Amino acid sequence: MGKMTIKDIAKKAGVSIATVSYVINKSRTVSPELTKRVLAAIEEIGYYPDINARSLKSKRTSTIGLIVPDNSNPFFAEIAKGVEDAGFDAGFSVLLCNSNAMLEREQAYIDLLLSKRVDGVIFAPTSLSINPIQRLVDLGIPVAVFYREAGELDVDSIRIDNLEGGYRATRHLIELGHKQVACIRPLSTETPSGQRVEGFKRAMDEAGLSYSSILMPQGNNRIKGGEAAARELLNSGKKFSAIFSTNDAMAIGAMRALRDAGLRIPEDVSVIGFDDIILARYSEPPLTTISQPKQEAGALAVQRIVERIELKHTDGAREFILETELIERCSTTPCRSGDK
Amino acid sequence: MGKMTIKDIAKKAGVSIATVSYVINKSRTVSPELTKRVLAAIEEIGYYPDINARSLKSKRTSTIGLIVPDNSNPFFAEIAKGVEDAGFDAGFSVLLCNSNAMLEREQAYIDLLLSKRVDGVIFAPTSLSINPIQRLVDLGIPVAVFYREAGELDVDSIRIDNLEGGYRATRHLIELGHKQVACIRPLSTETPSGQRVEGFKRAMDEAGLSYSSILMPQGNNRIKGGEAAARELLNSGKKFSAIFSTNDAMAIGAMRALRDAGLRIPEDVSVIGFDDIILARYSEPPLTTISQPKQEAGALAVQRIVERIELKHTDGAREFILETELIERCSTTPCRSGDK
DNA sequence: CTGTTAGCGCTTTCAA
DNA sequence: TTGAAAGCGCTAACAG
Repeated sequence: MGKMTIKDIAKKAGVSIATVSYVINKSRTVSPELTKRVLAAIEEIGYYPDINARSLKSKRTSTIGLIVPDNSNPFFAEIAKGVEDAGFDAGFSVLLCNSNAMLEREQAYIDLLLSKRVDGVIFAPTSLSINPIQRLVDLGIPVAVFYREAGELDVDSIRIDNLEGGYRATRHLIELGHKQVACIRPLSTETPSGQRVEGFKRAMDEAGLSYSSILMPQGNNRIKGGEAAARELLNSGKKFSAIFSTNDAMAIGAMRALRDAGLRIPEDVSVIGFDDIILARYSEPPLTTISQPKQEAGALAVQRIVERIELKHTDGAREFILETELIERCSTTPCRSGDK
Repeated sequence: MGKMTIKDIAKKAGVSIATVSYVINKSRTVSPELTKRVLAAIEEIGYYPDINARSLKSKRTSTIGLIVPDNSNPFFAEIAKGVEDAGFDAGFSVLLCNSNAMLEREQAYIDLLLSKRVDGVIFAPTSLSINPIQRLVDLGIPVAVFYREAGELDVDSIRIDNLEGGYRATRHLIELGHKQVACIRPLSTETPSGQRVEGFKRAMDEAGLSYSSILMPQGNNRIKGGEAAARELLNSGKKFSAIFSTNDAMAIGAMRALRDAGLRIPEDVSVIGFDDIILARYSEPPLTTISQPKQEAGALAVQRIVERIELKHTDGAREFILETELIERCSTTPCRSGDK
């Protein structure tokens, strides 16, 4: 049984193709008699419409493109899940595109999505280059980007408040009574995690606590980097009862180094991370951390895209700053040091 | 600037639309002069073809559907990554579909994919029901399924050799000199992991080693289940120097329970898991395990689908049994018990 | 070497 | 209440 078309069922039902189209789309009243015959024919033949042909006329594909660096990275996997789920509910399919963090591939995928006439694209860009995005915007395609300031571009931007997150993490430690808190931070201050350090400083300042660069070692954002940073901390001779790491990976590495040095967590030193990657839940001990909404971010992106498609309101770009959340697990505890 | 069509560029270049089509597709020799004019017009206008319109004629969409229970599950995330990557290389886009392990949603997505006229579908089914698949097969759409026997269905089936994997894991332990090895197994014997237990038995039998059900506690396949099973093992009073857990989650739980009981891993007891989930790499200690190729499985599925599309060879369903691999990390070591 | 034209499957005016 | 017919953007005979 080859693919059936509207024509086949028109013949079978003894009506015009227009009538068939009308009963399928309920876009005009058709007599009960004909309706019944058409429906019967559809049923019998097992017909299903060709959405692409329909798109040719309607100029809408009900498809959105999702470009992420790597869908197997748990972080983007969560975002993708949010996008897919919200997309399904809104009647949109999603084309999965991994850029593998390569600009050329981002570009290639954008061209492809354009050719596929997607109704919108959700984009977690790798670089700061605006060229790929600009193209989409110029063509009037709704775009939502993650973790990147929209700048003068007419796109929705969805981010989290990194500064506030860093502040929140540090506050948690301070409220637990910690006064000497270290901060393991990234190499670059330009990145989003750089903002988290600003949050740390603000909280410390506000609490009248001091911090010195000697208690703020830098790491490469990976587990190894956290290990090295913690060792640096240990070797400095400076005392500290708590650590805020700007990401979970480094926090986990730090815990490893601390334990190797004979320190207990959280009894001897409390550790808090940032991101809430799955590992955080299963580390030893389970890591207290700041989580950012990922599925929600994906869903929000879809919602915005759909709004712009349906309502055609180019009410200008909007920026969404999502709130972080403190996830208390077992790596932090009240300070018990003498000078408390 | 609205969307441009082949017509616009034909006018601009002063040629017929056919000529434009021909230079775009290089499907007929066009004089250098006209070619140049067409290319120039395309460039100037920023034209890109409408792939969907093209599909209308060609009857091919260069799109495949990927249906998985949940793309945020690291296991399926890896598969999806393999599919996307191989798809990109082969010139296919992939539509991401999460069934959320619901039959109705699988069904809904299959209908959608059919209407979108995808060229093939890659499917990690939730249930054993063949109805959804049957539909696709009847319509002549190439299908590849994961982890499910194809049975009499004309679809490619991609699986791993669970029995061999269980055998391999157990052999590793035996070769390390362990004689009293326990096995933490799933509740059901019907599942794929049930096969792994068969592999365990075979290896033990072959080595002339005995195993008793008392050293084979059952768990619910999750971390907690592994913890409980290990405690059961400890309470049994029976001695053992190594454990084969039919999955990583339970292995990690078991290690936790063992450590809580004051045992060291791997000095006091070696532990090997199965699956190589990301957690395995970061557990304490990093878990030795049996890994199954996930991205490769995804890539293979694409390769098969593409073959069937391009060559149109319905050379009957084929079954691919992928090989597992032993990943040696730090949770296993040679037996040092007296009776060695 | 190039242009005209008939569709692909569907929607939607325009007439009846 | 229904049908004929004109496209949507593109490809590929067919005819120069």
